[in-house]
Amino acid sequence: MAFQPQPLTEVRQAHCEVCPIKKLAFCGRLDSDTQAALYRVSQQIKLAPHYHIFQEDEPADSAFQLLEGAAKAYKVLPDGRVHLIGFIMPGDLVGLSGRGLWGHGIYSCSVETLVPSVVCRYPAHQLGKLSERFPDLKRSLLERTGTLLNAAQERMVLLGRRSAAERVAHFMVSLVERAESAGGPSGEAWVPARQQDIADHLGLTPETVSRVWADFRREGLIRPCDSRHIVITDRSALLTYSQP
Amino acid sequence: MAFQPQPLTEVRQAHCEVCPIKKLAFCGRLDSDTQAALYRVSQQIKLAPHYHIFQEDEPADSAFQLLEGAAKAYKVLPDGRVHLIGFIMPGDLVGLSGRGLWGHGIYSCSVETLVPSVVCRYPAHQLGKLSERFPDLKRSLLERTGTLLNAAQERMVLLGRRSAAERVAHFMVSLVERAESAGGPSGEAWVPARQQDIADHLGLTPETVSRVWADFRREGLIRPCDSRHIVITDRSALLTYSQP
DNA sequence: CGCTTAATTGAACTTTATCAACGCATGTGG
DNA sequence: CCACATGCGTTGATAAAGTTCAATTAAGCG
Repeated sequence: MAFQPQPLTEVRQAHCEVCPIKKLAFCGRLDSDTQAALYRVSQQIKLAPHYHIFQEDEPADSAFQLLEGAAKAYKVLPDGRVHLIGFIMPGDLVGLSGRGLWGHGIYSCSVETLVPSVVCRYPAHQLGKLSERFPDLKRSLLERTGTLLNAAQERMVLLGRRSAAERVAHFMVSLVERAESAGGPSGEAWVPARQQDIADHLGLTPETVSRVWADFRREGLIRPCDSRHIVITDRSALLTYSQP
Repeated sequence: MAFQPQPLTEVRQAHCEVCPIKKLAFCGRLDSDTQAALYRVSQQIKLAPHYHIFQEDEPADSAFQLLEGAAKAYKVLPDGRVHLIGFIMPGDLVGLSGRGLWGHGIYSCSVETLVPSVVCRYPAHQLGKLSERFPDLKRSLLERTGTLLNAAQERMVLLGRRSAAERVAHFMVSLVERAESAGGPSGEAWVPARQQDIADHLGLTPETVSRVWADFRREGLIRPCDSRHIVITDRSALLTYSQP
């Protein structure tokens, strides 16, 4: 599918104080000892777009936290159908959900950058060792995993019981809320993906996504602008779709 | 929906040695100290069918492990549509995935027994305290949660990208495999639920489930018997449906 | 045995997928 | 700089999958 582009570059940061996602990071609330230990085993790496950070069924030797950019986590069925587990945005942690843990596992999905990105890499065995030494780290990972599980359950309802319009509305709102909580302007978001990816995320076809998108524009729920941006003009109407 | 039936009865067990799910339990591989501490804060409770163990958005004060019987975990949309997150079988642990953890959280879904059941209850704050004292316990919980997250991601693909026949086939195979790994006879399983529940689990209608079921019977993939039992006669054909 | 609930089956209808054509950018090479 | 290829989004026509509605049969349960 996507070719493997330019090599990755390590771009060691001075320290965690300058980390662009201090507030969102799983490591952001840890005491400075733990954070320092974590920093020592980590690598910061710049990645080209469409770079495969890891692939499903590969041995899981590392976890990654996205510092900048965007990525997608996905699974592929043997016949080529794709399902996108989620869009990975700054602050998200991937690579821990594999079967087996701490360096003996297998990645449960593939992750690929969508735009130029920077990740922070943590070798799994180090993460395992550190999490025995620093209980707060283990707790933080447990909380993260729990949050992910929660989100996953919400998505089951979305995919199992919601209509195309509801799915797209929900996607728009959650993308915008995510952008807002990352400090963006109110009611707006940048869409990190093609419509094919969005369709693969929502269990639809790109055509259906496009049509619903057009309907929302016609109904005045979103401002008509290019398909890589969302500007919500009537959030309550969208919420009515996405929450009912 | 379901009425709240007879009161629950505590049925304290002598000790963990006689636990019917020793092998499947999250606590089964812990050292005896940890297990003893866990046992001391636990309660074993007998529940009538259709008893609500807990409900979505309620304060999450306990986690529960199912010892005997069967239950369903589900979410309800405001307009009444239901989605079943999963069937809870002996050895499954529920109540930990709520938002917020260790007694400050909220249950993220409802859980209701389907048949007479026995659960082992762990107060959340005790579980929190113990998991700080016994690192292996926290690790075990983290592993459990990771496994659940994995399963949740598989289900997303199922719900987002698979046809009705594929979903039903997958459901049958996984139910049978679960029954087999719990020591049941090969190729057989007891279905703990009505077709409505199965439909709510697979994102279908009961009519569609019934039709696919009938097709499988006609095609000789399963033995025709009552709809509360599955007897697989051609597993490879079913796998072809459920894996392709 | 009669009552209630659940499963089955058929037929009409909806929603979404599929297929195909077109438009619009972007990028490339002559 | 322009012709042309390529990829993506949009739109329409048509088909398929699954839902909905309704009627019937079968299965628990007092």
